[in-house]
Amino acid sequence: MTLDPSNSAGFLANHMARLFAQHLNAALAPLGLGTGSFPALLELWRKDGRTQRELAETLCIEQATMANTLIRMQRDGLITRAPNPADGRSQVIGLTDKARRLEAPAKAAAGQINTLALEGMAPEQRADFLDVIRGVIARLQDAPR
Amino acid sequence: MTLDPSNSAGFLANHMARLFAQHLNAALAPLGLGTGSFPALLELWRKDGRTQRELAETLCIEQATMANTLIRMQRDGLITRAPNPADGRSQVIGLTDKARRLEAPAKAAAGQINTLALEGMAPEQRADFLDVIRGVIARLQDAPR
DNA sequence: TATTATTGCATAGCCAGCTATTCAAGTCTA
DNA sequence: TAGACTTGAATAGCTGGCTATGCAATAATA
Repeated sequence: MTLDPSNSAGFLANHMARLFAQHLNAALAPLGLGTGSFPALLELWRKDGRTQRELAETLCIEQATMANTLIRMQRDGLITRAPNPADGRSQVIGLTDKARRLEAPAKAAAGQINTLALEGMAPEQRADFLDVIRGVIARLQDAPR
Repeated sequence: MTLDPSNSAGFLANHMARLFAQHLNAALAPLGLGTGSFPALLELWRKDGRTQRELAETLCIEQATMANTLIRMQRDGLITRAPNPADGRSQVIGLTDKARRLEAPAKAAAGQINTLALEGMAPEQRADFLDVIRGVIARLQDAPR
Protein backbone atom coordinates (compact mmCIF):
# COMPACT_ATOMS: atom_id res chain seq x y z
CA MET A 1 0.00 0.00 0.00
CA THR A 2 2.13 2.85 -1.27
CA LEU A 3 0.07 5.94 -2.26
CA ASP A 4 2.67 8.59 -1.71
CA PRO A 5 1.45 12.15 -2.12
CA SER A 6 3.78 13.06 -4.95
CA ASN A 7 2.27 10.31 -7.05
CA SER A 8 -1.39 10.78 -6.24
CA ALA A 9 -3.63 12.56 -8.73
CA GLY A 10 -5.68 14.07 -5.94
CA PHE A 11 -2.72 15.45 -4.07
CA LEU A 12 -1.16 16.86 -7.23
CA ALA A 13 -4.44 18.42 -8.29
CA ASN A 14 -4.79 20.08 -4.92
CA HIS A 15 -1.24 21.34 -4.97
CA MET A 16 -1.55 22.73 -8.48
CA ALA A 17 -4.81 24.47 -7.64
CA ARG A 18 -3.31 26.05 -4.52
CA LEU A 19 -0.41 27.40 -6.53
CA PHE A 20 -2.77 28.81 -9.15
CA ALA A 21 -4.77 30.46 -6.39
CA GLN A 22 -1.69 31.95 -4.76
CA HIS A 23 -0.52 33.47 -8.03
CA LEU A 24 -3.97 34.73 -8.91
CA ASN A 25 -4.39 36.22 -5.48
CA ALA A 26 -1.11 38.05 -5.73
CA ALA A 27 -1.95 39.30 -9.21
CA LEU A 28 -5.46 40.45 -8.29
CA ALA A 29 -4.71 41.93 -4.89
CA PRO A 30 -3.49 45.26 -6.32
CA LEU A 31 -6.85 45.53 -8.07
CA GLY A 32 -8.73 44.82 -4.87
CA LEU A 33 -9.98 41.47 -6.13
CA GLY A 34 -9.68 37.93 -4.80
CA THR A 35 -9.88 34.46 -6.23
CA GLY A 36 -13.51 34.12 -5.22
CA SER A 37 -14.86 37.22 -6.88
CA PHE A 38 -12.90 36.75 -10.09
CA PRO A 39 -14.88 33.86 -11.60
CA ALA A 40 -18.12 35.61 -10.67
CA LEU A 41 -16.87 38.73 -12.40
CA LEU A 42 -15.93 36.74 -15.50
CA GLU A 43 -19.55 35.68 -15.79
CA LEU A 44 -20.95 39.10 -15.03
CA TRP A 45 -18.61 40.78 -17.50
CA ARG A 46 -19.92 38.42 -20.11
CA LYS A 47 -23.49 39.33 -19.26
CA ASP A 48 -24.66 40.99 -16.10
CA GLY A 49 -28.11 41.25 -14.60
CA ARG A 50 -28.05 37.63 -13.56
CA THR A 51 -29.27 35.94 -10.46
CA GLN A 52 -27.31 34.34 -7.66
CA ARG A 53 -28.49 30.88 -8.56
CA GLU A 54 -27.51 31.31 -12.20
CA LEU A 55 -24.01 32.37 -11.21
CA ALA A 56 -23.57 29.52 -8.76
CA GLU A 57 -24.77 27.05 -11.33
CA THR A 58 -22.62 28.10 -14.22
CA LEU A 59 -19.56 28.31 -11.98
CA CYS A 60 -20.24 24.98 -10.26
CA ILE A 61 -20.18 26.61 -6.85
CA GLU A 62 -22.61 25.89 -4.04
CA GLN A 63 -25.31 28.45 -3.48
CA ALA A 64 -24.13 29.28 0.02
CA THR A 65 -20.61 29.90 -1.23
CA MET A 66 -21.91 32.22 -3.94
CA ALA A 67 -24.04 34.08 -1.41
CA ASN A 68 -21.01 34.80 0.75
CA THR A 69 -18.90 35.81 -2.22
CA LEU A 70 -21.60 38.24 -3.35
CA ILE A 71 -21.75 39.75 0.14
CA ARG A 72 -18.01 40.48 -0.05
CA MET A 73 -18.33 41.79 -3.58
CA GLN A 74 -21.07 44.16 -2.54
CA ARG A 75 -19.05 45.28 0.46
CA ASP A 76 -16.16 46.01 -1.92
CA GLY A 77 -18.34 48.02 -4.27
CA LEU A 78 -18.23 45.59 -7.17
CA ILE A 79 -21.90 44.72 -7.54
CA THR A 80 -25.36 46.11 -6.96
CA ARG A 81 -28.55 44.19 -6.30
CA ALA A 82 -31.95 45.08 -7.66
CA PRO A 83 -35.27 43.39 -7.03
CA ASN A 84 -36.17 40.86 -9.68
CA PRO A 85 -39.49 41.87 -11.25
CA ALA A 86 -40.00 38.31 -12.46
CA ASP A 87 -39.49 36.64 -9.08
CA GLY A 88 -39.79 38.21 -5.67
CA ARG A 89 -37.39 35.75 -4.08
CA SER A 90 -34.36 36.60 -6.13
CA GLN A 91 -32.40 39.69 -7.00
CA VAL A 92 -30.68 40.81 -10.14
CA ILE A 93 -26.94 41.27 -9.77
CA GLY A 94 -25.42 44.21 -11.62
CA LEU A 95 -21.87 45.44 -12.02
CA THR A 96 -20.70 48.78 -10.75
CA ASP A 97 -18.57 51.05 -12.92
CA LYS A 98 -15.66 50.18 -10.71
CA ALA A 99 -16.09 46.51 -11.55
CA ARG A 100 -16.40 47.27 -15.25
CA ARG A 101 -13.18 49.21 -15.24
CA LEU A 102 -11.37 46.21 -13.75
CA GLU A 103 -12.23 43.87 -16.60
CA ALA A 104 -9.21 44.48 -18.81
CA PRO A 105 -6.49 44.55 -16.15
CA ALA A 106 -7.90 41.58 -14.25
CA LYS A 107 -8.22 39.44 -17.35
CA ALA A 108 -4.72 40.38 -18.39
CA ALA A 109 -3.34 39.40 -14.98
CA ALA A 110 -5.14 36.07 -14.98
CA GLY A 111 -4.11 35.36 -18.55
CA GLN A 112 -0.46 35.79 -17.65
CA ILE A 113 -0.73 33.15 -14.95
CA ASN A 114 -2.28 30.63 -17.31
CA THR A 115 0.47 31.40 -19.78
CA LEU A 116 3.17 30.92 -17.18
CA ALA A 117 1.63 27.67 -16.00
CA LEU A 118 1.57 26.15 -19.47
CA GLU A 119 4.83 27.66 -20.63
CA GLY A 120 6.87 25.53 -22.96
CA MET A 121 3.97 23.32 -23.95
CA ALA A 122 2.90 23.02 -27.57
CA PRO A 123 -0.62 24.25 -28.35
CA GLU A 124 -1.97 20.73 -28.77
CA GLN A 125 -0.32 19.59 -25.59
CA ARG A 126 -2.14 22.37 -23.79
CA ALA A 127 -5.42 21.46 -25.40
CA ASP A 128 -4.89 17.81 -24.52
CA PHE A 129 -4.07 18.68 -20.95
CA LEU A 130 -7.23 20.73 -20.51
CA ASP A 131 -9.23 17.96 -22.14
CA VAL A 132 -7.90 15.40 -19.69
CA ILE A 133 -8.80 17.69 -16.81
CA ARG A 134 -12.29 18.09 -18.25
CA GLY A 135 -12.55 14.32 -18.40
CA VAL A 136 -11.56 13.97 -14.75
CA ILE A 137 -14.08 16.65 -13.83
CA ALA A 138 -16.79 14.85 -15.75
CA ARG A 139 -16.09 11.53 -14.05
CA LEU A 140 -15.95 13.03 -10.58
CA GLN A 141 -19.06 15.07 -11.21
CA ASP A 142 -21.06 12.12 -12.41
CA ALA A 143 -20.03 9.77 -9.64
CA PRO A 144 -22.03 9.93 -6.42
CA ARG A 145 -20.24 11.88 -3.74
CA MET B 1 -10.52 39.37 -24.58
CA THR B 2 -12.13 35.97 -24.13
CA LEU B 3 -10.84 33.93 -21.15
CA ASP B 4 -13.94 32.00 -20.36
CA PRO B 5 -13.76 29.84 -17.25
CA SER B 6 -14.33 26.54 -18.98
CA ASN B 7 -11.21 27.12 -21.04
CA SER B 8 -8.89 28.46 -18.38
CA ALA B 9 -6.27 26.17 -16.87
CA GLY B 10 -6.59 27.89 -13.51
CA PHE B 11 -10.33 27.56 -13.35
CA LEU B 12 -10.27 23.93 -14.43
CA ALA B 13 -7.52 23.13 -11.94
CA ASN B 14 -9.56 24.68 -9.18
CA HIS B 15 -12.71 22.86 -10.19
CA MET B 16 -10.94 19.50 -10.41
CA ALA B 17 -9.31 19.99 -7.02
CA ARG B 18 -12.63 20.87 -5.41
CA LEU B 19 -14.22 17.74 -6.79
CA PHE B 20 -11.33 15.61 -5.55
CA ALA B 21 -11.71 17.21 -2.13
CA GLN B 22 -15.45 16.61 -2.04
CA HIS B 23 -15.04 12.94 -2.88
CA LEU B 24 -12.17 12.50 -0.46
CA ASN B 25 -14.13 14.23 2.26
CA ALA B 26 -17.12 11.99 1.74
CA ALA B 27 -14.93 8.90 1.72
CA LEU B 28 -12.97 9.88 4.83
CA ALA B 29 -15.83 11.27 6.89
CA PRO B 30 -16.97 7.83 8.11
CA LEU B 31 -13.43 7.33 9.42
CA GLY B 32 -13.49 10.67 11.20
CA LEU B 33 -10.85 12.14 8.90
CA GLY B 34 -10.81 15.20 6.67
CA THR B 35 -8.90 16.34 3.63
CA GLY B 36 -6.47 18.33 5.75
CA SER B 37 -5.40 15.59 8.10
CA PHE B 38 -5.07 12.95 5.40
CA PRO B 39 -1.87 14.17 3.74
CA ALA B 40 -0.31 14.70 7.15
CA LEU B 41 -1.24 11.15 8.08
CA LEU B 42 0.25 9.82 4.86
CA GLU B 43 3.58 11.28 5.91
CA LEU B 44 3.29 10.14 9.50
CA TRP B 45 2.31 6.63 8.50
CA ARG B 46 5.43 6.53 6.40
CA LYS B 47 7.55 7.61 9.37
CA ASP B 48 6.27 9.26 12.50
CA GLY B 49 8.12 11.19 15.15
CA ARG B 50 8.54 14.15 12.85
CA THR B 51 8.33 17.81 13.53
CA GLN B 52 5.71 20.29 12.43
CA ARG B 53 8.11 22.09 10.16
CA GLU B 54 9.18 18.86 8.47
CA LEU B 55 5.57 17.94 7.76
CA ALA B 56 4.72 21.37 6.41
CA GLU B 57 7.77 21.35 4.19
CA THR B 58 7.32 17.95 2.63
CA LEU B 59 3.62 18.61 2.04
CA CYS B 60 4.18 22.11 0.63
CA ILE B 61 1.82 23.61 3.18
CA GLU B 62 2.42 26.82 5.09
CA GLN B 63 3.56 26.42 8.68
CA ALA B 64 0.49 28.16 10.07
CA THR B 65 -1.81 25.86 8.11
CA MET B 66 0.03 22.83 9.42
CA ALA B 67 -0.20 24.16 12.97
CA ASN B 68 -3.97 24.46 12.72
CA THR B 69 -4.31 21.04 11.13
CA LEU B 70 -2.26 19.49 13.92
CA ILE B 71 -4.46 21.18 16.52
CA ARG B 72 -7.53 19.53 14.97
CA MET B 73 -5.73 16.20 14.68
CA GLN B 74 -4.79 16.32 18.33
CA ARG B 75 -8.33 17.27 19.26
CA ASP B 76 -9.54 14.25 17.29
CA GLY B 77 -7.13 11.90 19.01
CA LEU B 78 -4.95 11.21 15.99
CA ILE B 79 -1.60 12.52 17.19
CA THR B 80 0.42 13.09 20.32
CA ARG B 81 3.13 15.67 20.89
CA ALA B 82 6.29 15.06 22.87
CA PRO B 83 9.05 17.52 23.66
CA ASN B 84 11.93 17.36 21.24
CA PRO B 85 15.13 16.54 23.14
CA ALA B 86 17.21 17.94 20.31
CA ASP B 87 15.47 21.33 20.14
CA GLY B 88 13.43 22.99 22.85
CA ARG B 89 11.35 24.96 20.38
CA SER B 90 9.80 22.07 18.55
CA GLN B 91 7.84 18.97 19.40
CA VAL B 92 7.86 15.49 18.03
CA ILE B 93 4.57 14.41 16.49
CA GLY B 94 3.53 10.82 17.08
CA LEU B 95 0.60 8.77 15.90
CA THR B 96 -1.97 7.32 18.24
CA ASP B 97 -3.13 3.73 17.91
CA LYS B 98 -6.38 5.05 16.55
CA ALA B 99 -4.53 6.81 13.74
CA ARG B 100 -2.50 3.70 12.99
CA ARG B 101 -5.61 1.60 12.69
CA LEU B 102 -6.98 4.01 10.08
CA GLU B 103 -4.10 3.59 7.67
CA ALA B 104 -5.46 0.74 5.58
CA PRO B 105 -9.08 1.88 5.22
CA ALA B 106 -8.13 5.50 4.57
CA LYS B 107 -5.60 4.62 1.92
CA ALA B 108 -8.07 2.28 0.29
CA ALA B 109 -10.73 4.99 0.20
CA ALA B 110 -8.35 7.55 -1.27
CA GLY B 111 -7.04 5.08 -3.81
CA GLN B 112 -10.52 4.45 -5.10
CA ILE B 113 -11.02 8.12 -5.80
CA ASN B 114 -7.81 8.36 -7.79
CA THR B 115 -8.86 5.29 -9.71
CA LEU B 116 -12.27 6.74 -10.47
CA ALA B 117 -10.78 10.04 -11.55
CA LEU B 118 -8.42 8.44 -14.06
CA GLU B 119 -10.81 5.73 -15.18
CA GLY B 120 -10.56 4.76 -18.81
CA MET B 121 -7.11 6.21 -19.27
CA ALA B 122 -4.22 4.04 -20.37
CA PRO B 123 -1.36 3.70 -17.89
CA GLU B 124 0.94 5.93 -19.91
CA GLN B 125 -1.77 8.51 -20.34
CA ARG B 126 -2.09 8.64 -16.58
CA ALA B 127 1.64 8.94 -16.13
CA ASP B 128 1.79 11.69 -18.75
CA PHE B 129 -1.04 13.55 -17.10
CA LEU B 130 0.65 13.50 -13.71
CA ASP B 131 3.89 14.58 -15.32
CA VAL B 132 2.24 17.58 -16.92
CA ILE B 133 0.75 18.55 -13.58
CA ARG B 134 4.17 18.22 -11.98
CA GLY B 135 5.53 20.51 -14.68
CA VAL B 136 2.87 23.12 -13.98
CA ILE B 137 3.60 22.87 -10.27
CA ALA B 138 7.30 23.32 -10.90
CA ARG B 139 6.76 26.41 -13.04
CA LEU B 140 4.35 28.01 -10.60
CA GLN B 141 6.57 27.17 -7.67
CA ASP B 142 9.65 28.67 -9.25
CA ALA B 143 8.00 31.87 -10.41
CA PRO B 144 7.78 34.70 -7.89
CA ARG B 145 4.37 34.97 -6.38
C1' DT C 1 30.16 36.74 26.25
C1' DA C 2 26.60 39.98 24.84
C1' DT C 3 24.15 41.12 21.04
C1' DT C 4 22.07 40.00 16.89
C1' DA C 5 20.14 36.98 13.69
C1' DT C 6 17.48 32.91 12.68
C1' DT C 7 14.24 29.44 13.37
C1' DG C 8 10.00 26.81 15.19
C1' DC C 9 5.44 27.54 16.74
C1' DA C 10 1.37 29.85 17.99
C1' DT C 11 -2.11 33.12 17.14
C1' DA C 12 -5.05 36.52 14.88
C1' DG C 13 -7.60 37.49 11.08
C1' DC C 14 -8.99 36.89 6.57
C1' DC C 15 -10.90 34.27 2.26
C1' DA C 16 -13.11 30.53 -0.11
C1' DG C 17 -15.17 26.37 0.10
C1' DC C 18 -18.61 22.94 2.07
C1' DT C 19 -23.12 21.03 4.51
C1' DA C 20 -27.29 21.80 6.97
C1' DT C 21 -30.99 24.61 8.20
C1' DT C 22 -34.44 28.13 7.86
C1' DC C 23 -37.51 31.31 5.67
C1' DA C 24 -40.13 33.50 2.31
C1' DA C 25 -41.92 33.50 -2.31
C1' DG C 26 -43.73 30.94 -6.01
C1' DT C 27 -46.13 26.54 -7.91
C1' DC C 28 -48.94 22.84 -8.08
C1' DT C 29 -52.76 20.07 -7.03
C1' DA C 30 -56.54 17.81 -4.51
C1' DT D 1 -58.75 28.08 -3.02
C1' DA D 2 -56.15 25.78 0.84
C1' DG D 3 -52.53 23.09 1.71
C1' DA D 4 -48.41 20.93 0.17
C1' DC D 5 -44.32 20.97 -2.50
C1' DT D 6 -40.44 23.49 -4.62
C1' DT D 7 -37.13 26.91 -5.10
C1' DG D 8 -34.04 31.24 -4.17
C1' DA D 9 -31.59 33.13 -0.76
C1' DA D 10 -29.69 33.84 3.90
C1' DT D 11 -27.36 32.18 7.84
C1' DA D 12 -24.76 29.25 11.11
C1' DG D 13 -20.90 26.63 11.67
C1' DC D 14 -17.18 23.97 10.15
C1' DT D 15 -12.61 22.96 7.36
C1' DG D 16 -8.58 24.18 5.09
C1' DG D 17 -5.92 27.52 2.99
C1' DC D 18 -3.28 32.01 3.23
C1' DT D 19 -0.47 36.27 5.26
C1' DA D 20 1.28 38.77 9.03
C1' DT D 21 2.84 39.05 13.75
C1' DG D 22 4.81 37.87 17.98
C1' DC D 23 7.53 35.08 21.07
C1' DA D 24 10.78 31.96 22.80
C1' DA D 25 14.66 29.04 21.90
C1' DT D 26 18.72 28.38 19.34
C1' DA D 27 22.75 29.80 16.50
C1' DA D 28 26.05 32.96 14.90
C1' DT D 29 29.05 36.77 15.44
C1' DA D 30 31.30 41.16 16.89
